[in-house]
This record gives sequence, C-alpha cells and structure tokens, in this order.
Amino acid sequence: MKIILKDGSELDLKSGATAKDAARAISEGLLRAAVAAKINGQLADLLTALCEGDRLEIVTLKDKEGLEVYRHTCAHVLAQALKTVFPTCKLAIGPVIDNGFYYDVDFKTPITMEDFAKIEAEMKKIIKADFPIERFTLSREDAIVLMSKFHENYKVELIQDLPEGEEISFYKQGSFTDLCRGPHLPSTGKIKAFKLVSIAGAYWRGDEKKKMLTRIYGTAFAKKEEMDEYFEMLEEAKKRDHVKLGKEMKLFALLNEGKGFPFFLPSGMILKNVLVDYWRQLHRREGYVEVQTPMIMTRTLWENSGHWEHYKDNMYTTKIDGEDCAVKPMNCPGGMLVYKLAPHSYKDLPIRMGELGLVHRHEKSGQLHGLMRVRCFTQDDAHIFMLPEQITDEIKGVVRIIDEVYSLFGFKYHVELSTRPKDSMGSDEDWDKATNALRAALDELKLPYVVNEGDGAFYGPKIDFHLEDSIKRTWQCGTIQLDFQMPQRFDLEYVGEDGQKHRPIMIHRVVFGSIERFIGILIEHYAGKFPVWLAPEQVKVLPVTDRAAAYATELADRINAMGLRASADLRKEKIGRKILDAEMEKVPYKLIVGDKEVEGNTVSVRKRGEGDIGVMTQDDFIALLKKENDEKIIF
RNA sequence: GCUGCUGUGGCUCAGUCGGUAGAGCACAUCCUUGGUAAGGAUGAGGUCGGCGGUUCAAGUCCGCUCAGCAGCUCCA
Repeated sequence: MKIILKDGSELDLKSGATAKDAARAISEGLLRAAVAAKINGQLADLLTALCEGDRLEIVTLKDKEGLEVYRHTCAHVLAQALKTVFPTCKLAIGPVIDNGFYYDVDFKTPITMEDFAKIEAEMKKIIKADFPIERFTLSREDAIVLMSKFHENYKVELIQDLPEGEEISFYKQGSFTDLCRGPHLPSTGKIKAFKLVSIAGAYWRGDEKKKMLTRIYGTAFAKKEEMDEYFEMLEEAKKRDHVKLGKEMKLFALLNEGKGFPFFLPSGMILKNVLVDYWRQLHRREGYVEVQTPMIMTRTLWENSGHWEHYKDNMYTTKIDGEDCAVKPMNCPGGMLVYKLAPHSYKDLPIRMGELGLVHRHEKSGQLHGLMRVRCFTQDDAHIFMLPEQITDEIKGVVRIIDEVYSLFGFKYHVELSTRPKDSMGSDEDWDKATNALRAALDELKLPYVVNEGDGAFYGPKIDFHLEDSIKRTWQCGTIQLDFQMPQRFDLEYVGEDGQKHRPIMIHRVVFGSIERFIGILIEHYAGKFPVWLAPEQVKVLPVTDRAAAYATELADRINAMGLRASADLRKEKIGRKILDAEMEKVPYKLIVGDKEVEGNTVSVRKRGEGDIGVMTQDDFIALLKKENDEKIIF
C-alpha cells in the first residue's frame, strides 16, 4: 500500500504496517525520535495500523504535540507509581498542561511533598522497566466493569458521561491500566527527565460543591538540561514578583489592618498618578468627558440596577440615617444617573463618559493576591451611550485605544469573548443581539479571540483583554461590555430625528482594567526597571564630596522645578556606595558631581544598566531627560 | 471559601535532643571628604503571628485561630 508523507512524497509499505513501521522505513534516526504519529491530521499512537492513501506525519519531541504526548505518558507513569505506593488511592483525571502535567487523585490520608521522593523513585523504576504501552478498546459496559474492578469510581463516572455506543480506549503499561483517549509513547522507557513540582487541592470536575482531590503537578522534558533551564527561568521570574518588588521599592504595602485594601506609598502614588495623567490625556484626545459619582448610594439604586439581586454577596453594605446603602462595586449605576440628569438628542450621541472610579468588592479571602486581586481598586471606567448604528464603530474605537495603550508598554495580550452566564438578567434576544455585535466588531477588526462560554457579566456579554504576569499566569485587564439591560432598567432615552423617544445602547469599558492590577503587571513586566516617564525617581544626583553638595542640591531642585523627578544623595558615603544604592533603587539616571563638574557646570552621567555614559553639560542632560520623559505625552 | 505549605528584630534568614534568642543588611552615634556597584568602630532594636494546652521548663511538642504563599473555585 502507499501512504503520503509530510513533504508530499509517497512511501510503499506492506499492508497492515503501522506508523512505527513507516518511521523505520524512512530512517533509523526518525524511528528513535518518534513519539507518536499524525494520521490524516489526527494524532495517534505509533502502533496504529495505516491504510492505503493515509497522509502520515511522524511526531517527535521537537513538536509541541510530541512533547504533550510525552508528558501525558509521564502522567500515567505517575498514576502507576501512586497505585503502587498508595494502593488505596483513587485516580481522577491526569491531563497535560502548559509546561507539564498533573494528576488529580483521591487519597485515603493526605500526602505531602515529602512523599515526592518515594513516588519519584517508583516512577524511575517504571521507566527503567520500559513497559510497552498498549492500547485496547472496550464497550461502555465492559469499560465500567473493568474500572469498577479496580475500584476507580471517578473513572466510572467519567465513562458514564461519555456518549453511548462509542468504543472506549484504555492504555495498559505493566500491570497498570488507565482510561485514556491517548495517544501515548510506545513504552515507558522513553521518558528521560521528569520532576514532581507541587501539590494542591482541586475540586472534582472543577465544582466547588464536589469533593476536593489532591492535585500533583509535575513536569517532563526531552532532556535534563532543558528541564534545568525551565526551573532556572522560574527562579528568575520569581525575582520579578510584584509583591516582592513593591515592598523593596516602597511602592505599596499590604497590611493586616486592611486585608485586600492596599496602601499606596509615595513612590507608588507617583507611578499611579503618572498613569492617570497619561490616561486623561489619551481620553481627552478620544472625545471622552470625565465625571465622578459617589462611593455610597442607596439600596433602591442597587435594586434598580440589578446589583442587589445579582451581586449582593460581593457588596459592602451600610445604613445611613436608617436607610440601607451599599458601597459601589461598579460605577455604572452612578453613570446612569448622570445621563438621566438632562434630556438628550440623537445629535449628542455618542456620549463617552469616563470615570476613574474607586470600587469595593468583597472577594473571598483566598482569592486575594498582591495588587492583582484586591478588595478595592480604581477602574479606569467609561460608559458610552450611543445609537444602535454606532455600536460597531464605538467598539472598534475602544479596541484601538486598548491596543494603543498595551502596545505602548510592549504587552502581548489575548482576547476572549465571554457569553451569557447562568446568573444573569434580560431576554435571550437582547443577549444574542449584544453578543453578535461584539463578535461582528472583532471579526471586522480581524482580531483573533477565543470564546469563553458563560463568563459574561450579569447584564451583558463582554470582550476581555488578558495580560501575562511574570510566571505566565494571565490576568484580565481591559474589557468591553455591551449592555442592553441598564438603559432599560434606568429608562434612559434620547430624542431621535423623528422627534420620538428612543432607548440608547450602552458600552461599559476599561482599558487598564484596574489601575492597581495594571501596576502589578507593569512592575513584573519591567522587573521594577521602569522607563523614565514612569519611574518614581528619574534622577539621583550623587556628590563625591561635601564641596559638591550645594551644586547637587541646586541641580536636583532645577530638575524638580521642571516637573521632573530628582533628588540628591547627601549622605557621607563614598561615591561607590551611593552608586550601588541608587542602582538597587533602579533609578534610571545617576549624576556624579565632584569638583570637576562644579567647575565646568557639567554632570558625569551613569545610565541604569549601562554604567558610565560620559560627561555632559547640565543643559544637555536635562534636554535628554526631558525628551525621554515626554515620549509618551500626547498633548 | 476549599486543599497543601509557611509565619523568629524594618528586610533576608540561623536556632541541634524542649533548658526562657543569634547573624548579615537597614537604623542611630562617632571617625573617615573618599571619583563610578558595599570604608571603620560603637550602639539601640525581638513577650519568636495570636490564644489556649502539655511540662519544673515551649521559638521548639499538641489544639484552635489569624495572616501570607501555591493551586482550585470566583473575578478587573
């Protein structure tokens, strides 16, 4: 029979030959490297029999899919080892994830990381034994019988949920058999480098109401060196942790007296204010106006907006003069009230109404994380009230702003479209209309996105923009939400060309998302080494001796008077020490001034990360600094 | 909230077998005026996260609790 290879060439094989036979026929080297096959685009085991005319691609560890197969087999090796070391444990699921794999297991008595050595030793034995890994299939009934025999009730539950009539595949290695779609490596001996990484709780089927299982995380690489590199990379990433840097750089503080309510310190406030200044300039250019609505409003308002019904668990409430009130968890209801203050003409729309609103939300304690997840944060919010025909343009406008801002910082982001959640309000028709409008805008912009079913806000679907932190966890920052509900609930109107009253449509949107979270991401992105325009302190003037102290102070004053940020280090320390300290503080520019500089009205400049860049006049340096600072100024 | 781990001066960490605490950095004072990544001396600073228990004796053992970290769930 003939099969077709990746490069289009044909290969002649005996009928009944497997993908492994094909690899052998191509080359000895390929046979050694092969971990799986792709037959007609479908990932499969190497031992899969081929048919006349199949398109075949041999998958090796160099392919992403090959590494995934490798790690998946490693998860099975872990499971087999666990069944040996802890015979009473019950297996749940063991998938591949980015950078590794995990297995969820129900243990009689909890295990700890101390047990890892034992488990890893057993895994090594299994690898050394080089068990062949064999695939077989059973009917649903037989599959249930088999898994029941092993007392694997989680597996039984999984099988019961599989569609009727389908054959169910299993993989057997040595005495161990696991329910699995596959594919897998041909034998356990192919695994070269693996490590168990951590342990955590995870709910069975991701459901908070179900039993919590023990999740064992592991990783595996083709070579030991690659694994070492990976762990080194993780160590490096930890040094960028914004909680650690925020403390070291005195940007913010997290205290027990306000769990989830961050304190912003002077340097952190500079950073925050610089971001806010930039935001204001940008939004002025884009035709936004700015308002501020109250922090506390009455229960009747929150009932009207639907928050009291759908969001109460996350709201802080209080009583004022006997009346129930809530601290705002969102800015929209306040914005609605502002819109309603006056009648509007279709000629006024769209109205783009921004608000840097401080919102409070009661997040569960275990969910708090540095600045990324807090209980009070500033949203760089805006509500856009518009005509139906303006929807697409307005969405595109917001996407453009978000892209401009993220690009400015050099962020990579990915986009998700979140649809109607279980707990929500409004008609299906409105939800469909809104979801389709968002989808249409994304398609028109040719922006790639993934759909996140059921993750929308309770009042409408949304487009979410996600940014990565230093260890590649992603955080939602920007979001665009299309809302047909609030305008109805608040009875918003405009007078159309026809003189009749109409209902405007509204967008909620944020660019930074939460300024606090955005700052967290920025700290990790720059590892604390902020560009000049963001740096809390831009210049440190370092006099060599007391004789230059007055000159240093005057220079720092001159820079500050221009709205830039400098200070002089007048301590009685050696210059080397002052340089070290300023470097540790990550100040972009250090100016060394001694007798020579005082004499010539010059400065000796050190740039962060580059060292000594030479002597220049005060005026030249200030021009240089100003240019870098003004890079991002819009007006 | 759930599971696991951690909690010792402002920071980073030692502290063995239970015998009532130690270092470096930072801080203060003094000496040093030194030209591109740590000058020297002296000093002050801790009821060992909190509460309770076991014990002649608890940082150390036990229980509870609070907080932090990782993951799950939820979310900007």
